[in-house]
Amino acid sequence: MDELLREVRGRLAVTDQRMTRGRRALLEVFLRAGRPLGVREIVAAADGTVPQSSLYRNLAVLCDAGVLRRLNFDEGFVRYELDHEMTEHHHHLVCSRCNAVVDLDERTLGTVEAALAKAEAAIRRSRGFTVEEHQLDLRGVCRSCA
Amino acid sequence: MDELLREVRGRLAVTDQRMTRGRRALLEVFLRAGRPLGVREIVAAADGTVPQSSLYRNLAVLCDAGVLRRLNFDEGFVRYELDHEMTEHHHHLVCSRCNAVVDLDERTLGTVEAALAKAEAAIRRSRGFTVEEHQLDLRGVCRSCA
DNA sequence: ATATATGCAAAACTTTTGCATACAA
DNA sequence: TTGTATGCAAAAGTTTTGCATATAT
Repeated sequence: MDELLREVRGRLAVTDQRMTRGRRALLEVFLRAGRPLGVREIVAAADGTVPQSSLYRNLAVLCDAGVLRRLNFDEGFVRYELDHEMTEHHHHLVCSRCNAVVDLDERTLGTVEAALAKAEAAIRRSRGFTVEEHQLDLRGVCRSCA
Repeated sequence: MDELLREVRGRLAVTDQRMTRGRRALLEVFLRAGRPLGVREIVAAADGTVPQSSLYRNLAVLCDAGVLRRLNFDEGFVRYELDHEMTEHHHHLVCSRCNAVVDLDERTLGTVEAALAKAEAAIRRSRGFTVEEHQLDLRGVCRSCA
């Protein structure tokens, strides 16, 4: 936790932003949750002690700083998850029934990532479009809902 | 256009829904546009003659009928595009600067799709999760914005 | 004839913004 | 001390809903 705080403080400093109570609280919520959270869940986890305006502002700040990552599963709201160094690039498996979100690791999607890298290179060559990021989400029915 | 209308009428009939003026108008807008549209664009294209309530209801109906496909590029609103038989499964290339959306065809992402199919099979075997659909979007900077 | 679709208005929900005050550096 | 963050309230934007009327089958 402490080294995470130092790391985040450093990233914030890059753009002259500060480590504050509200942001520390946010980090704790995400560390405890260990999964992508929507604003309502965050408010609930913080016992409603955080006003939404600061919440949204801090989510944006922490995303810009590369501390959080913004996720959109087309649920009508946006989710966020921790994106610090220990969290590698990965994709999600979303159950359409219970909305559970599971991370997929490199082992599972390694071949897909490799194919994507090649395709992205081809896209740059053929269309002059530089791909900077990709989002891949798999939806379906999980074991317990089936 | 006519055979499309018959096709859509058929799909609607499956769930006891009707082909109406409003839905026909929607189809025409999408046919003319040939690209994913947000609600605001649809309203504009229809000269503001369509109330939003019917619009949203019809978008939902046409999605359920498999006539439209719902897309979310995390722009704060949702887009829709035609999904009739002539429109095969594909993915999107979105420019982060000008928000232009380009379709990617099977030729470009064929290898990726193949790898994905294998990964989805593996996911079913290993976790009992049945993948029903996937969404893959590539974001970056297009040639004219670069 | 009858169930479904439409149109209008109002509401629900997520997210953004203005501004005075509190706080981190 | 100085600029940034916070908290409150209000606004903005998208999407949903209720209900009476019109329409497709």
